[in-house]
Amino acid sequence: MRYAKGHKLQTRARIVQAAAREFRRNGTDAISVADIMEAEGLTHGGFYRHFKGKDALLVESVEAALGEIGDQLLRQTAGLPRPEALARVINFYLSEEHMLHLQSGCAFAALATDLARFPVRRRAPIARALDHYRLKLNSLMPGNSQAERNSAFDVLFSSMAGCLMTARIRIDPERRKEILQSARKFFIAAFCAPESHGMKGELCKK
Amino acid sequence: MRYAKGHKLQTRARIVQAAAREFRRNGTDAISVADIMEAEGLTHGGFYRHFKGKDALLVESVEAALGEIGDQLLRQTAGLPRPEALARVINFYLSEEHMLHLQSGCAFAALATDLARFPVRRRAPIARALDHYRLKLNSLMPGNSQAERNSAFDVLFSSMAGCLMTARIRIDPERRKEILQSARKFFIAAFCAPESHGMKGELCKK
DNA sequence: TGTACATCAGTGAACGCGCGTTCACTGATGTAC
DNA sequence: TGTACATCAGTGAACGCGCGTTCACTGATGTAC
Repeated sequence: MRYAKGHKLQTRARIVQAAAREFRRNGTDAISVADIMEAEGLTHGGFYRHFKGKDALLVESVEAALGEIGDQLLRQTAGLPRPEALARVINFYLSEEHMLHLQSGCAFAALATDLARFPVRRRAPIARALDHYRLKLNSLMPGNSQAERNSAFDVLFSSMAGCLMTARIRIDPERRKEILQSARKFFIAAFCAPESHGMKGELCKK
Repeated sequence: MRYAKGHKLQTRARIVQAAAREFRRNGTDAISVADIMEAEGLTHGGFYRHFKGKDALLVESVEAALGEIGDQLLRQTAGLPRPEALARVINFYLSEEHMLHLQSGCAFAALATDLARFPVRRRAPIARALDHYRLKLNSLMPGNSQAERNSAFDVLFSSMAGCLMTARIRIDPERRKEILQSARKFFIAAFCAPESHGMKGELCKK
């Protein structure tokens, strides 16, 4: 063969990485197959040796991106006890850095409304990737059972993503910071307070 | 003139309405100028008698959609005292009906990640429309000043939109309902409890 | 009142363009003999 | 060892297609005289 063993897999991985980056940065429609291949110094023709089509690449790249951001969040919590670990995750997720760097941030926060309109066949693997993301971070969440912690994850991470989007739509840097700060304060109070063990009505009850 | 007085303005309004509906349903890229005109029984050529281009229509239609959903939410609260009124808004925003009907729902929840990538010139009027939306609902929010209530709005509505997106990405109807229910419970507890006057650390503090 | 002309919302063919995808080809290497 | 052939990741021209936008045109009505 012309190329070293494993070369093809390596190229494929590079394409997925570039796609994950460019789709998050520019959206799924504004970036073309040729753009992605060019970003890795390749030409568009070779793309179909690796993937069935653009949609298949999009799914794979979202899976990869969600896996990566999950690991990145987990890495920040190494050794910390539960409430502090989650507070650190919240502070990172709602940081200015995350707001500004779409291309390396949470794929849900970058692409949610596009993903919601995918046909079911394409959405299924993405929903599964969200499950993995959730499982990875489950132990950080408040709650007395895995199901309770899953619910807490759904609400917390969906909500933080929404706040990140609002900050990204805003133009004035001060307004953007204010939104992030309000959200950080709110979610830390709601999910990291010592007494907040669960979320199903136990939070702030009576 | 060929057409009755006010006919042109009426046609323009119809185009904006159709655009608001179709953009929310299909996203900003999947729907064409010709699709929108056809939805109103018109042909694409006439479009440019009314609008500078597709982008200008998109901005106007998002403004119109945000205005409408704001009014719709307000209408539900007529005569109700503050915490109950907000609870009703939350229950509607996070309803299955809203989840299922992208085309008539909140434009932020339908288009957020697209809007966040708009160039500043296009994003500015949308950010202003979000401000109007916020002002309209300001009196429903907890807080001792307008600024506090604005912060509460930013966090609550961004978060609810995020939860709606997560429910929309999910495929299993039960999972979708669970997400909405968890979110309703959480936000009502956090924003409608009698003791929650503000949101800046006062919620659940100590 | 009648006639000629101006108006302008809407039509539909045409434009250039970029897209996703296909395909004949390249050329360095591995393999068979 | 040398030679002929197979392999296949990657190339780049070409395909059909739909898009946003332009523009010459239509035709019913208002207006000038």
